[in-house]
Amino acid sequence: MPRKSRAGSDRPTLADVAREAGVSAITVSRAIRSPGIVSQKARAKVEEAVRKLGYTPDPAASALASRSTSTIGLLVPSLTNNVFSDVLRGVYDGAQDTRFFIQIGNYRYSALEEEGLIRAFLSQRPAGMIVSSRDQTDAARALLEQASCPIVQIMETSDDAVDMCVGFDQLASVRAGAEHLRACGYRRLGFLSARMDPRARRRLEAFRDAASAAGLHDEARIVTTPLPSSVGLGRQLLEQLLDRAPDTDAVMCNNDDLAVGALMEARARNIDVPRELGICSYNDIEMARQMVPSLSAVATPRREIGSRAIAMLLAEIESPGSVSERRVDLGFAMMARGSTSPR
Amino acid sequence: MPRKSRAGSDRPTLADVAREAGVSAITVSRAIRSPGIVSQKARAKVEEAVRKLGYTPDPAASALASRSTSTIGLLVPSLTNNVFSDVLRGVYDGAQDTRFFIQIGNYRYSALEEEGLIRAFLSQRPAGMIVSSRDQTDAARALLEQASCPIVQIMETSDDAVDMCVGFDQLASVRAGAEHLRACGYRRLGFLSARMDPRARRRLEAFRDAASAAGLHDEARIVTTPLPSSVGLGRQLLEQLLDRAPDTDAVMCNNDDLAVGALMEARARNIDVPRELGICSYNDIEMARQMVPSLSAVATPRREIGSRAIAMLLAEIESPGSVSERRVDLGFAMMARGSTSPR
DNA sequence: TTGAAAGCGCTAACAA
DNA sequence: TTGTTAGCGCTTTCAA
Repeated sequence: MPRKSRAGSDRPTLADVAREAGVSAITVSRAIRSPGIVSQKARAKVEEAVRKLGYTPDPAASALASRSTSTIGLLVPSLTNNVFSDVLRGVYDGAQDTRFFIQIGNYRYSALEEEGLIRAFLSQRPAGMIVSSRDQTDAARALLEQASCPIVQIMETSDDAVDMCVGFDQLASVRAGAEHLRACGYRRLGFLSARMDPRARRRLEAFRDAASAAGLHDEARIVTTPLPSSVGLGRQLLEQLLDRAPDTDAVMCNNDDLAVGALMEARARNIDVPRELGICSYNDIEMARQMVPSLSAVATPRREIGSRAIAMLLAEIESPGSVSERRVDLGFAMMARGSTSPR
Repeated sequence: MPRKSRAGSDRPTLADVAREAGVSAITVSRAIRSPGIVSQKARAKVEEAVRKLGYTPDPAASALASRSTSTIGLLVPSLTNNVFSDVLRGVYDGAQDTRFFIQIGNYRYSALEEEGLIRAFLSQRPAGMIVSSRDQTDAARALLEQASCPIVQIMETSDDAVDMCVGFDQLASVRAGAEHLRACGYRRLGFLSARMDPRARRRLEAFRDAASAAGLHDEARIVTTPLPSSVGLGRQLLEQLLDRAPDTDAVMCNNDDLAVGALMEARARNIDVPRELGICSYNDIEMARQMVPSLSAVATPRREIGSRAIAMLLAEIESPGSVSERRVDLGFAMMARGSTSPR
C-alpha cells in the first residue's frame, strides 16, 4: 500500500512541518539545526509551523540518517559511592543547556560488566564517552581504541590514555596523607581500606611505599576487606586494627566513609582523637569536614574532574582535534584539620 | 593530536549478516530478537555469522522501524542527595540483565527543568518512565498523561497518579517521628529542614499538625532554609534553633545530613544527646545508624522503591495491563536508637 | 539559499 | 518457518 499516514503515530513529522510552512523538509531540518544558514523568512515560517504543530524531532530518525547521536556515555563503577556522585554532578552541570544527554552506565566494579557496557554504549554511536577506569579488559580497551568518538578517562592521570584523560596523581595523593601523619609526629601508622578494586589496591601500594620509605611500615597495621565501603565498615576495620595492633597511633583511611566510621569507633571507645589516635581521611566529602573533630583529609577534585571531562569532550565533539591539553592533572590538597595534630 | 576522523561505515549491518548466513535479513532480525521462532538450523547459521562479523544491532534503526526503544527514563530532582542514590541503585539493579537502559534526568528541583526533560525523554519514545515527583507543572502532567508508555511515580503514594505509583505516606512518616519524640517525653520540639521543595514543605506541614495535635507546637522552634541540605547546614540550623529557643529539648530533622550535622553541633557544644537533646533523623541512610550515639530515625524504603518501580514498569512493558496493584505503599519504620530515649 | 532524490539499518505486515 | 516489500523520519548528496 502506497504512502499514507500510518495509524498509531499522530505525532507531527518534519514533512508535516514543511507542508505547514510551505517549504521543503530539508529547509525545516536546516532551520532547526543551523538557523544561520536559512533565510530570515523561511526560518520565521518554520518556527511558526513548529510551534503550531508542536513538533519535536525524532532522535532515532536523526541518529539513523546522520549516523550520530547526542548521547554521551558515562561509565562509573558505583552509584552509591559519594565520590562518583560528585563527579556526576560536575558532568551533568556541564552538559546542562547543551543538546547532549548523559547516559550513565554502572558497572559495579566489574571489568566484565564494564566491557559489556562499553560495547552497548558504542553500538549507539554516542557523541562521546567518559570512562572511570584505566583497568579495562583488553577487549574493552580495544573497543575504546577503535571507537569513532572522543573519549575521556577520568580519575587518574596516565600516560597511556586511549584518547584524553583528566584526574590527579592517585599515588602521590596517598603519599601526601602518609607524609602528613609522619610530619605530625605519628609513628605507628595504620591503613584501612574497603573494596579492593585496582585503584584502591594501587593506593594501598602507595601507602606501603611511603610508610616504608619513612621507616614506618608495619604490615600488621594494614587492614583491608573486599566488602563495599561504609561507615559501619570503618568502625569494624578500626576495631580489627586495634585488636591486632593496639598501639597504633594514627590511621589513614582509603575514603571518607571509613574515616567517619573510624572516628565514631574511636569515640565509642573513648579514644581521644587526635591525641591518642590521628585520623586522615581520603577524598574529603563535605560530611568529613563537619565531623567533630573535623577530619583531616586528602581532598580530591571530584567535581572538577566531572566538569573538566565534559568540557573537554564537548570541545572535541564540536571541533575534533581542538583540545590541545589532552592529559589534565587537577591535583589534590592535603587538608590538615582537627583529627590530626602535631605532637 | 586529533583523533581519528570520520568513521567509515565499516560496521556490519543486518544485511551483511544475512548474506553471510545465507538467509534473509528478517530471519536474522528474528533470530536475534526472538530466537524461539526460527528454526534451529537458521539460528545456528545466524549466530555463527553474527560472531564472525562482530555484528551489533543499531538501536537507532531499530527504534525508527519499530517505533519504540529500550530506554527507560528516570527523572530525579538531585544526584547528590543520598536518598536518590539509593533509589537509583534499586532501579539499576532491577534493570540489570534486561534489554533496557536507564537514562537519568536530573531536574535539580526545578519543575520547569523537569517539564523540559519530560518533553525531551518522551520524544525518544521511551519504553517507560519513572518520575520522582507529583508536583509537575500542568504542561508536564499533560505530557505524561498523553504518553504512550507506562509511567511510575515514586516516593509518595497518591490517589491521582498518572499511571502507577510506589512510595509511602510521607505525612504519616513525619507524624511517626514527632510521635516518637513525644512518647519519649520530649516536650519542646524543634524541626530542621533545608531546601523547601514541595515534598519538604508537606513534611513540615505534617510536623506542624502532629505537634499541634499533641499541644507541643511552637513556631519559633521551626527552622528552615532554601539552601540545599548538607551536614554543615545541619550544624548551622541547630545553632539558629538554640539561639532562638535555647530550651528546645528535641529536634526532628527533615533528612539525615541535617541530623548528623545537628548531632555534631551538639557534640561541639557539649550538649548531651539524648539526655539534654533528643534527635530524630529522617530517611535513615547507613551513616546515621553508625553515629555515636546512633541516630533514631524514620526509615524510608528508598531502595525498595527503586526496585519495585522498575519491576512494575518492566511487567507493564512486557504485557500492558498486567500489573494489577498500580498503587503500592511500601510503608516506613520508626527506628528508635540512642539519640532519643525515654525520660 | 533552497530543493529532489536517495538512502541510513532496521522491522511491520503480509505472503508463500 | 521464511521471505518480500515497503516504509519509519530524518539527513546527505548533489543540483539548481
